[in-house]
Amino acid sequence: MCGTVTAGDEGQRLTVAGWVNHRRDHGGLTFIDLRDHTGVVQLVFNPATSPAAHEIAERCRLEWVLKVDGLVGRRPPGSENPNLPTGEVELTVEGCEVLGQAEAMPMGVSDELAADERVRLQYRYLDLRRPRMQRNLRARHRFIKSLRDVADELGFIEIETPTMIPSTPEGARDFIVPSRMWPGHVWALPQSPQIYKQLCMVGGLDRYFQIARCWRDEDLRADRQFEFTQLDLEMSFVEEDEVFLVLEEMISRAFATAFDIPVSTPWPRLPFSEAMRRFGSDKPDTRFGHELEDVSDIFRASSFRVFRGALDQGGSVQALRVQAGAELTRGELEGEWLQVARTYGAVGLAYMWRRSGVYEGAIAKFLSEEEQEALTARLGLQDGDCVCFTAGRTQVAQTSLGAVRLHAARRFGWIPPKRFDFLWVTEFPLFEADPATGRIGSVHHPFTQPHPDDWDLVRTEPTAVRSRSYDIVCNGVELGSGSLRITNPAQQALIFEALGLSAEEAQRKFGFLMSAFRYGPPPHGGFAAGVDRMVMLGVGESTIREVIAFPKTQSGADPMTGSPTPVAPEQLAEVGLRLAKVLERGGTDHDGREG
RNA sequence: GGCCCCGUGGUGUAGCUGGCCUAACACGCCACCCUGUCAAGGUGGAGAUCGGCGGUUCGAAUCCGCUCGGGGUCGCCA
Repeated sequence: MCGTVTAGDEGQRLTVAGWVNHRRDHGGLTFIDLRDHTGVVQLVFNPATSPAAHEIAERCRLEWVLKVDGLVGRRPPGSENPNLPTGEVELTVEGCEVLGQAEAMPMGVSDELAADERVRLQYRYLDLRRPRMQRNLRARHRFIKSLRDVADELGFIEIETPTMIPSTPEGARDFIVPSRMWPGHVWALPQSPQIYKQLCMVGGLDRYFQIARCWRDEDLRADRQFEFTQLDLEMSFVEEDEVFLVLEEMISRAFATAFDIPVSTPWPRLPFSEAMRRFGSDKPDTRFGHELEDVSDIFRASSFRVFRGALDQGGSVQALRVQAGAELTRGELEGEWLQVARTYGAVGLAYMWRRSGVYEGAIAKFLSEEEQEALTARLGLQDGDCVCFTAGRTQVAQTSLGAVRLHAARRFGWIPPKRFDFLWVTEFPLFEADPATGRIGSVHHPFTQPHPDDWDLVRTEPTAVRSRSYDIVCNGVELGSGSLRITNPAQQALIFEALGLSAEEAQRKFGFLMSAFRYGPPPHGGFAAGVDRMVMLGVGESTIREVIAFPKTQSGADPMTGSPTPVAPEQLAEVGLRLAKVLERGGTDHDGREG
């Protein structure tokens, strides 16, 4: 291979094949850097050695595919290249064959040559030649292989579950697949193998796992594609500790094997309520401190109307010390920073600077001496600091200031490099109320066990019920979630009731699972972890598109294949469907037609 | 559905307080020169009307509106 030729091969006759990465034509002597995924090696074409090969070297262009054979030799003294692993040697070409020609490239292939992501995706097959993509996808392979190896070692077996399953209205929007044999009926692509893996437990396959492809028809993000890969697993006869142990083992070992990143275990466990209180997030970035502080008690009797008003309405006041934040300008705080807080629903972002022992800023004059002193003591504020506040409904105040905390961390460089802080976030609420309708829904899914102490609250105060669900979070990224499941029909009925599902509805939607649980279900629990996100973290990328060979754009399209494509009426007719109206989408690139 | 950023030759950028832009630079491409380079070098050349449409103006890549496309994000993602 190109990148593996070393001084040890001196005197050897070798054949290598690869792409022309670079060409330096001196008229007579011509150098070509030949590249494959292992690296590059310098080829020397000397008209005196082989006129035929040299003629090809003169003619060939970037990204042509060559096969050459020649003699490995040490480079002349002084002409070694210390920046290259193969820099001590070169291959003097004796024979050369052109295996493939390339037209002028629409984009550069080296990592240094930036290209618009749209162009990269349109020519993804060229983009994949980049060392960065090669590295990412090969690391992804090693990671998945390692997960499988460890799972196998721990007694798990990989079971394939169907990709055409019944559609359920719960959760994310389904991708649906019309059925030809059943006109007017549809299949759905799984959002996860949830139900099937639980049925595996009933089936006595006590340790199931799967590297599972999942689909969710929702808007795309940096860390979300509508087609993604999960490490999905389920275990019988376990409680939290066993599940945690297995995942810590699998993931820490796979990180070490695939990315050479040591991950110590066990991981800290942080209850949801504590995560919200300290970090203003259910996926806290714990690589740095600078935690939120609830300062409601200080302002309980304040004359500052903004704080007092929030407290009187049952909300809270949250504070964040921004160390060395005195350098922040009013424009910055009232522009960018306020925008961050507003995005998460905060009405405003209050702030003060501390300089020469006094507080400055618009709100300082509204705070009493006592309040200021209490703040100074509570937050440890010093000269040169800034302090930011949010006030209002506690959850909004926490999440918006939590977002400000992350913004501040980037602005002031609080985040230490090369750290991977894994943790469990536990005891998520079992239910949440839709703020618009007041309807109760499951936070995780309806089969999640309530915390054993909270059964009584299911009827009386459902939103206060904690669940036996848990997330893995690393560096502020949610990597996956899981729970212990309900297997007792009476308990399950109580949950459905709290969700406002009638017995008939529950039977219709989940009947087969409920039926299964009538025949000796083992207690079980499991987890699903996002493979794309884990690999993203492991290779240091900031979007999962960089670790997926052929991803979609944010608008859910593929510029390379020009898909999705308009459906042909004949295709629809075959499955018994007809369009109500052809909706055209896209401009220059889609030649869809109004119909 | 909302908010924010971006769209100039094949690629990446500059220009964008309107007229010296008949659009500049680098890489790539084409031709020629060059036997030790490695972001090789030299000489010459082709290539964009500035995403699209509309408007303001005597005049727009530069201002405004709409639209298409890319990215980030809130909602959404059991």
